[in-house]
Amino acid sequence: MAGRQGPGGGAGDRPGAKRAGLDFPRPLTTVDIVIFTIRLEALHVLLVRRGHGEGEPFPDAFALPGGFVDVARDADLAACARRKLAEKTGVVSPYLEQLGSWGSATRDPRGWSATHAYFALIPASAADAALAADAQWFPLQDDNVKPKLAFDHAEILQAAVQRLRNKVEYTSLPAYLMPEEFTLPELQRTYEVVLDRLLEKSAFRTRMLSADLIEPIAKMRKGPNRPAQLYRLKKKAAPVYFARTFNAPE
Amino acid sequence: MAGRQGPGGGAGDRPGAKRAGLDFPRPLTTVDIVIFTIRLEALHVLLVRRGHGEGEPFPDAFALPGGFVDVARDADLAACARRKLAEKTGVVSPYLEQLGSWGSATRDPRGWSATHAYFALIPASAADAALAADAQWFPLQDDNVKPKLAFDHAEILQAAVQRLRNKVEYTSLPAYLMPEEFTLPELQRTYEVVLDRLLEKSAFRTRMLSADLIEPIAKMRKGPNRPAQLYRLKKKAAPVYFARTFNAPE
DNA sequence: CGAATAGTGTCTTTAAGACACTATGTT
DNA sequence: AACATAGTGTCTTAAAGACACTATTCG
Repeated sequence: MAGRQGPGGGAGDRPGAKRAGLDFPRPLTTVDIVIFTIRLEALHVLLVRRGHGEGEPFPDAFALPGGFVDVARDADLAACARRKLAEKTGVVSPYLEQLGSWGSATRDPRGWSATHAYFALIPASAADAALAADAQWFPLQDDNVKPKLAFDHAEILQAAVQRLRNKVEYTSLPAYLMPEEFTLPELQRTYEVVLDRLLEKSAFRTRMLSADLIEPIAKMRKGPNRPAQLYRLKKKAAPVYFARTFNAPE
Repeated sequence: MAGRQGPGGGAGDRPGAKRAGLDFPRPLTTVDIVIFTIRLEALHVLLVRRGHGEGEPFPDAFALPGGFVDVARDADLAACARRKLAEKTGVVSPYLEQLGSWGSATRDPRGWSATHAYFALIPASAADAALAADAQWFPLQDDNVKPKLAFDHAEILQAAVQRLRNKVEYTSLPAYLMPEEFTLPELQRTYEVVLDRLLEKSAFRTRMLSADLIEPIAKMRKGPNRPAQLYRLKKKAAPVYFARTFNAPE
C-alpha cells in the first residue's frame, strides 16, 4: 500500500487508486502562545484583542497571541512561536516550551484548523518593556481569566496553567519568571504564587541550593531588615528536574 | 490591528493592508503515532513501509504510522490518531497521549508540513491480532530502531521513547502494556524492560499496591514454582502519578 | 528435599515537613 | 532595644534502597 497519500488514499479504501498528488483540502495551521509572567504577586497571562474586519471570527474578543504559520517567513513551528512572542512583547529568548496541539473541524468557524500551542515564561521586568498596543496582561483567577476567550483558547489556557502548576512542583521553571538578580525568598515567593500554596522555607532552600541552578553574586538585597543574598541563574540554565514533588498532595 | 489574519497581515508589516481572506499557502497537516508494545521482553515500536508511487517521498522507507488529516472524516486530531491506530492494529481504545508537534519548511520535500505526533501503548496480546499487511514491529535498541526512518520520524521516535522512559519513573503507564490479567512480578518486569534497569522488588510492590490502580482477582498464575497472585487494572484506570521517581539517577 | 520464584520484614538512607533558633539589618 | 526578615539546625516523617528471610509450588 502506498504510504503517505492524501485523504481518501489511506489504508483500506479505494485500493489501487493511488494519488501522490496533494490536491485535497488542508486545515488552517496556526501557532498560539500562552505567555506567563508574575506581576503584583499574581500570575498573569498576555491576551490580545482581536480585530473586527470582515470575515474575522470572534471580533473584538480577547485571544491568546498567535496566528497563522507563514510558510515564507517561519522556518519551523518554534521560530513562528518566537516571532509572535517577540512581536507582542519584544522578548527574544524566554523559556519556551511546546504545550500541545488542538485541531478540529469546529474550533474555527472558517474551517478545519489546528493550532500548535506553546507556553512561555518571561520575567516581570521584561513584561512591559515593549508590549504591543493590542496586548494586555490579565491576572489568573482560579485557573481562568476574566474575559471570554476566542476559539478554544480558554481550554488551551487551562492546559497551560495546569502544566505550569504541575511542573513547578518538581522543576526549576519559576526561575525563568525572575529578573536577572533575585534572592531566595523572592524565588520562593514566586513558587508560592504559582502554586497558590505556602512552602517550607528550609526545605525550599535546601532543594534550590543543592541543585546546579543558581549562583550567589557579590551583592545583597538591601531592605528594612536583614539583607538577603542575591543570586542569578547559572549560565547553562537548563531547567532542573527534582526527584520528588514538594508536598505530596494528600 | 487585526487579529488572526493571514501571513503578511501580522503585526507591524504593511499596516492597513487588512486581508480577512484565507488565500495564502497552508502547510500540509499530518498525524503520526508512535505505537509501543512489549514483545519478547523488549520494547517494540510499530513501523509501516511506505509506498513508491510517483511523487512519494522516502519511497519504500519505514515510517511511523500516520498520514494526512482528512478534513471530511476526522472530527479532531485525536480522532484522526485513533483512526490510524485502528487501521494498523485493530486496537480501538489504547492508552493514547499527545506527544507534540513537529513542523518545518524542510521536513517533507513536498513543502511546509506539520505533524501532530501521538504515542500509544498497547498490550502484547493485541499487538498481532489484526496487524496491517504493511506494518511491522521493531525492537528498540538504544532509543532507536534499525531501519532508517522517513521524514524526521527518528527524532519523533526518540522523543517518544524519552517521554515514555521518563514517565515510567513516576507513573503507572506500563500497566497499559499488560494483558488483562497479570502478576506483580510480570508488571515489574515490564517496568524494568522499559527502563532498562532492575527495580527493587519490595519498593516496587509497596508502590503499586498502595496506588489505587490494580486489584487482585480470584486466580493465581501457575508455574513451575510458587504461584503468583493475578491482578487486573481497576475499572477507573486513570494513570497514577507517584510523588517520587524510582531511583534517583545520581 | 532442593530449586526457584512469590511475597514479607527489618534496617538504612534520603529528602522533605515542622518548627525552633540564630543572624543581621533598619528604625 | 524592638522588629522584621534572612538564614540555619534539629527532630520527625514518608517512602525508597538493600537485603535477608519466609512461603509455596514442582520435580
